[in-house]
Amino acid sequence: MSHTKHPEGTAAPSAEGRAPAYPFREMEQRARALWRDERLFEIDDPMKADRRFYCLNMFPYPSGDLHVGHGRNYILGDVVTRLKTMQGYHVLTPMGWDAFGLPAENAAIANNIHPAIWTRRNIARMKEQLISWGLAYDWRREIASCDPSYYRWTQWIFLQLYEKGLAYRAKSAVNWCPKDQTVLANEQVVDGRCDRCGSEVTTRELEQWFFKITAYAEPLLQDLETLTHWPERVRVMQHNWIGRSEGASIRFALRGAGEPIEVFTTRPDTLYGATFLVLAAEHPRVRELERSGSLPPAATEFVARIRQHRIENRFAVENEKEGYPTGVEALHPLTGAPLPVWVANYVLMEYGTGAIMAVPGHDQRDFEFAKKYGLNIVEVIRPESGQGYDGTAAWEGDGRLVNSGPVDGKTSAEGKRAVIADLEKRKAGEARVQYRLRDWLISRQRYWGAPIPIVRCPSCGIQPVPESELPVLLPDQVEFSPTGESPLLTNQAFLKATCPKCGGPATRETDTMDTFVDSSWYFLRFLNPHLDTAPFLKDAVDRWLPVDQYIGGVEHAILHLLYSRFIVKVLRDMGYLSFSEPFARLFTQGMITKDGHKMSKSKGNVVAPDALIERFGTDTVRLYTLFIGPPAKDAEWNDRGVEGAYRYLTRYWKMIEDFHQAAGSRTAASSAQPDTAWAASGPRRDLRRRTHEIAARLLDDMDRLHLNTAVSGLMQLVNGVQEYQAAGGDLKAPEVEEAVDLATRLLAPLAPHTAEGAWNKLGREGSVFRSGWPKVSEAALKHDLARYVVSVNGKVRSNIEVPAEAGQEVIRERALADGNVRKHTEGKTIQQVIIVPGRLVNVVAR
RNA sequence: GCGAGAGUGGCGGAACUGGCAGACGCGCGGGACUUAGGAUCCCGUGAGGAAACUCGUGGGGGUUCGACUCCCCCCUCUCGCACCA
Repeated sequence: MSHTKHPEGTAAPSAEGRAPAYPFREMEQRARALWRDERLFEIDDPMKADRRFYCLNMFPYPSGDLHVGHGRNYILGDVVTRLKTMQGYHVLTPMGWDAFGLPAENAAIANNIHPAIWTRRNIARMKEQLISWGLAYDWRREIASCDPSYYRWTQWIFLQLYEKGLAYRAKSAVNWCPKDQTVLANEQVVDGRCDRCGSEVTTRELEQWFFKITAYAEPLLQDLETLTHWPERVRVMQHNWIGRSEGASIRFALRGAGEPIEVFTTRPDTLYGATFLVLAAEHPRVRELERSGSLPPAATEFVARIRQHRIENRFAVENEKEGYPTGVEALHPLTGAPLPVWVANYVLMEYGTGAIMAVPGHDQRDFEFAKKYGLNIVEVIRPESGQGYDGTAAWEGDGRLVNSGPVDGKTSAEGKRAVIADLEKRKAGEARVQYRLRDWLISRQRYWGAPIPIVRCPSCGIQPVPESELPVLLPDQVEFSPTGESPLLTNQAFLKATCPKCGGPATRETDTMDTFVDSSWYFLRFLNPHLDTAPFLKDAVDRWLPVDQYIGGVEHAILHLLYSRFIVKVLRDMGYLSFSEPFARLFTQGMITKDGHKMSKSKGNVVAPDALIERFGTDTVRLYTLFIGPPAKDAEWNDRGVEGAYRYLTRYWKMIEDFHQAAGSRTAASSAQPDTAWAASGPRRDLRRRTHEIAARLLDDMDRLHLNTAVSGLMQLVNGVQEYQAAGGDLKAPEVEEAVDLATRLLAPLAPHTAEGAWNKLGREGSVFRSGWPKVSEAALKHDLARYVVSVNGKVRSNIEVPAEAGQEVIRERALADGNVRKHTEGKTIQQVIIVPGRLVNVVAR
């Protein structure tokens, strides 16, 4: 935070030397000791607890210091945990560490410190910070993905997928980060750059391990529909990422010899308009032609140039369409017409088959290409009304088929079916669904990750390590400097293995797993985190999962959440668990910005929580963090705002002390007041109504996680008592006790230490978190008089009060009799009087 | 280009299914208490106007007794995907 200068250069008076305006330090210590002794947030036997609630924050990567933006994430989860606890649930609230990953290894290279030590140090530091936020975690369940007792089971999961053919090794063009010297998953490439270091991503042809997530494309897409408590945004992102398109696979025979060329199209209805084919530069057929020397020189030069360009920058976008004829001719599967085959830069090898049929009349890209190279353009779709293809642009919409022989006159939809049927009859194609989703590349040529449990035997080939030999331990001693090959290659003892099949000498796989594998199953581990016979117990996970509330950043909207969904479905299909989705409710909180930017060390705008907590107390920082704005939205941090939260807690505490002084301690719950104790009218009655009105809104806000308005409601509760007191109200009144009681219990999830301290001060037994969740009294909300806003022609002119049970006729008369209303209706005819019960009267006068 | 979200005082933001726009807080102005105030408390605070009142939720239309809220068009910003056939 910023420090303002003082004339004498002394420290801010409230920082040191002066006692805090309310005793937050003692309360923090006392409350934490109480929660620990009472084991308030621990689950002993997961198989026994009833009324279960699994509240989970995404486990963090231990990168070092946390800032207030991270805090928002955990505080939110903590509020849910404490709220649910007060509502009588047994809440599973674990925390762990996503502890493998590149930064640890980079630190090792830069500072000559072992990744394990660096990681352990950061975990200790971050745990300290989490504790300083007063977060209620069951630390007995703490896990770290870099522990052998954990990654043993990550390796086990790999073996399960391997056995089912869902983990495979393949040579393919992969994303390569030249700086980190490792491959990247498609998901880790952002705008053609490495999402960790920002280097331009290049291409390499390498043998890599993949998980066959594409085998689950359809269920992953379908089940998005069931995730009704996920943010729409995240569901849409996953939907687009999976990218399902329906269309047809069509095979074009070649004139002369050679296998047919297969294309994918979403518009089989335009097949009669296909006038040429286009191949990607990397298409195998292009290579064959190149090798046999039959590719024309211009095309050969072009293909080499494009390939080189894409190796240097895999995600380079060639803006200008460019292509050359390959000299090959294909035959239209329905008409037999000859179609030239081109190679061009606008067709991607990664999608579909790497080949397209070009329909320049109805695809703008094909149109531009055809125009440039003088290729044939045929109109085959004409919209029902108006102009379709006009020679200046492709008509990409639907319509009626024309110039399409036997299918002329059909609609696009009918045409699709008819063309596909015709293709099937001729065995030249069929309906097909294509996904954008690629298989998940999980191997990394890096040290700090779970070793892939595989050995290579000269005689038996690739062999999985038997389950009984897990974990394959990560050796301590390796050479870290990046070479493009795994550092594990530098440890001979690790490399040497025995073939599990023939017992002969073999070598170990030296790649490690993507850390997203570690995090794709950790939520299953928390039920029995120390189990050493299995990764988890089916009974326990079936009982507690899906996670009731999952909380984290939207940056994981695709990667982590998609992978976790995939792994759960795989494990379900293998019978290891019985649910289909890991996370029932997802909450993605917004970022906290400073000076309009995301907090980062490089920008120097990081707000550290430690000094603020030291100066104002944990609860002040928690309250301000919640008050800053709607939790789902980004918000700008303002140090002055923290002081506002502090002032509120100070006023709250003063209220507690004033009440305590006036009324003394009572162990009985205030709600146990007999009905006759409540004042029937006057300031006490008003206070009680106001208290319950605010509380009713607050309860609703809390349920919906509208925590910024919940904080404002808490402030209003205190304001209510304060105003009552200022007006000379009696502090010993039961209405005050009730207000104080509600203000404390409703405060508890948000500012737990202060509420716990107040609970104690008021002389109540045990923890406030065992006091139950308040309810609003309907009787307290009742009004004797109903206030109506009276407007004339929609403009507010007056207020009237009528007996609550007054009928419409009475309200109408009273409204029309009002002086100001008469003034505005004078000389006009009353056309209509609209009465909204309990709210307003609108007089329509013309 | 496609998709999603957003636009309200000086600032962060309220206003659940259309019904008193600006809750709550920050900041600011004034006052009290003070050797002092950057502590605390009180009053005020959308704009214009002496007032009555008028105008105000990105812009323009519309529906309605009544629109921040619903419909149509447009502008701006943020995020995601992007030559995906």
